[in-house]
Amino acid sequence: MPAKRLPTLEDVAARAGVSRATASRVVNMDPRVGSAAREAVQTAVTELGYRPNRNARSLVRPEPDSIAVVVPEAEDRVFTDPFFASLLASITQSLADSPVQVLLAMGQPGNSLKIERYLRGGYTDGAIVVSHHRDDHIWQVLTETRLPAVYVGRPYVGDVGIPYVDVNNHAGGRLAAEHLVTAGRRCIGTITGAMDMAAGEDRLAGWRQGLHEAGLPDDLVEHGDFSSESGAQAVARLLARQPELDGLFVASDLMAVAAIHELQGRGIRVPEDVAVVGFDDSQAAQLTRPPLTTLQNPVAQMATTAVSMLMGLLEEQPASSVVLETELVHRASA
Amino acid sequence: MPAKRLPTLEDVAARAGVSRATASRVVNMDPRVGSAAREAVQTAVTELGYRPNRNARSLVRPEPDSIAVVVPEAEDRVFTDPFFASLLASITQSLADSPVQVLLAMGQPGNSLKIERYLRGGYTDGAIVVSHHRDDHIWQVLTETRLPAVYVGRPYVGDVGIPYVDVNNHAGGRLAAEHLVTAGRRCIGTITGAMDMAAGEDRLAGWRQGLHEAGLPDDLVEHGDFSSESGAQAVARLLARQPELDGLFVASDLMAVAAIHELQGRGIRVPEDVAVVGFDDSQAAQLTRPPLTTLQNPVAQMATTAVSMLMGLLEEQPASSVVLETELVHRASA
DNA sequence: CTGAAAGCGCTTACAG
DNA sequence: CTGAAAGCGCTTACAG
Repeated sequence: MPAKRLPTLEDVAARAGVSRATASRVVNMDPRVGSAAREAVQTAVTELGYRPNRNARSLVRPEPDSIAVVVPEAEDRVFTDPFFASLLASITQSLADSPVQVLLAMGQPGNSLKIERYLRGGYTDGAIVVSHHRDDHIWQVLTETRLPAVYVGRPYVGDVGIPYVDVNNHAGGRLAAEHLVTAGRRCIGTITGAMDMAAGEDRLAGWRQGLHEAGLPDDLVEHGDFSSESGAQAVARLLARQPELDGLFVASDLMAVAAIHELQGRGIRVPEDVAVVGFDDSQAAQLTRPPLTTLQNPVAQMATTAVSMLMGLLEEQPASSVVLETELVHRASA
Repeated sequence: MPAKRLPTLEDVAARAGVSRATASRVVNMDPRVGSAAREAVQTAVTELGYRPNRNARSLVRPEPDSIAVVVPEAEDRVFTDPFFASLLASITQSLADSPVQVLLAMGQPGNSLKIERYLRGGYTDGAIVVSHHRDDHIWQVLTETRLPAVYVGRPYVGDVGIPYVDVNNHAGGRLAAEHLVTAGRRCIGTITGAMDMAAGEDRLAGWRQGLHEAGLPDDLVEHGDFSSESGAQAVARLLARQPELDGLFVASDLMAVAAIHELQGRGIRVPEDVAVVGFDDSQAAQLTRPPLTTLQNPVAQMATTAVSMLMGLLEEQPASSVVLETELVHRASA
């Protein structure tokens, strides 16, 4: 099979009987070209199926920025978890009218090399990194290469010199605990998120503090990883440990919905027997039965904030991290 | 504000006191470079925060292919509709281990110019286009530029010389009608998908044929657009027209779930009063109450098929369209 | 092991 | 209106 050679501007020019300069002008819609030459070039273009070589063009002409949205999670997870889904929707939407190209890069640890190569390779002018796990080293690539970048969700490892936008997870966990306590619950457990993420840790710590302040024990803890299945499994473990459970804070709506299904499947009523508080205020929170009491996660606001921070960074304006407040959305589940 | 000039290889070479050639070799991990030079270059690279100019590099060195997945729909829709979500997940997953870069381009009509410019601009080596509406002219851009491309879902306008992969929507509609008829339903309606899409038309036509064959009327039709809200609204119109409704085929699970909620909200029982058949066999089909009887949409298979068709096209191997079969998944709703 | 030089495909002042 | 020529930032035979 002969190597495929794409037609170049040179080919177009030759076929149209003009110089490369003129051909280039036609392709770029420069008005000052004679109509004869213009038409000759245009037919040559379609006959040859000419597409400009973007690399050559970009080399000489300034290009609109392109940024990468990187999600170090498995592909199915990214599209399945409503948190990521709405975050990505908001990010792309807020950039829809700008000339900025958005590229979505995802992939579990195994493929993080692909992401790193991408970031290092000069393919992109900036990055929004969503979700940071303890063992991700993407931030190192980012600092080494000085690629303008913003995190959504505080990196687990703390300050790495890259600004982030986050929701106050600690306050959220505490509000959840307080709400359950106020509702008269006394045997309160929690299902955590991934413990190698700041959001997982902080929501747990906040919940603990809320129980401490009420003088209640804080040892009824089972770990999830933010996935639906992990929520169902964790509530089963919780029940095995403590059948008296009457209140439950679940670190994400996705897990909470699964946990409620699991409870209901065992004939345990929500909220009568066990009151459940979620986190995120996703769409599912309203649709599930009973509707979920949960903590608002200002996803759209985080998205637009991250975008404008990054846009600023691209213009050399320094950005500082911001933490958005959350509040409890009271529905029927607790 | 001074225009930001990124450090070039020239700068690195100067700082390290070597030639551009040597600097280039170090950056590209060419082994035959003296260790002194190597180190000098490496420190220069990190001190300067040098990132190679991808355009310049690509111009001279062959690059892995990059393909665009284009979804001519609004961003929030793309991430919200489980059909798109799982399709995109499958596509990206099946390309995860290859060097091929995947770029996701979305946007409603208003932004289709941005997509067209992208496709024309030589940014990408091929495209998988998901979902075609009657007024989309993307296929024209594709043929004009001879960009290797594949559709997921037969284009509404028919054969445009671009191969596609699709599910047999007509057969699905017919199976749905047959199932409802067999279940003893006699007053059967349908909520269609978007009628400017082949999937919308074909599912309706199949349903019609099924009812014809049973000697039943096929005029109880209300149009949706595949969105959740449209499903709820359409069922309300159907009920207003025909309170005796006892069977319903809804052209997507997303609409079906919304329709069922609407029915239940009015005290109408599913399946006792109205039997409902969906389409897609999405995750929600299993989770909703009652679990949804629906038609299987082999999304993952369509994704991998589309990918391999496109990969073939990139190597000049012609591809022909394929239509996958569907079958009814029997659950409790009908 | 290292450098001078050519060349990738395009655009754009600069002349005419 | 049009073309010859320079140059964008990189890589890679080709010499040495």
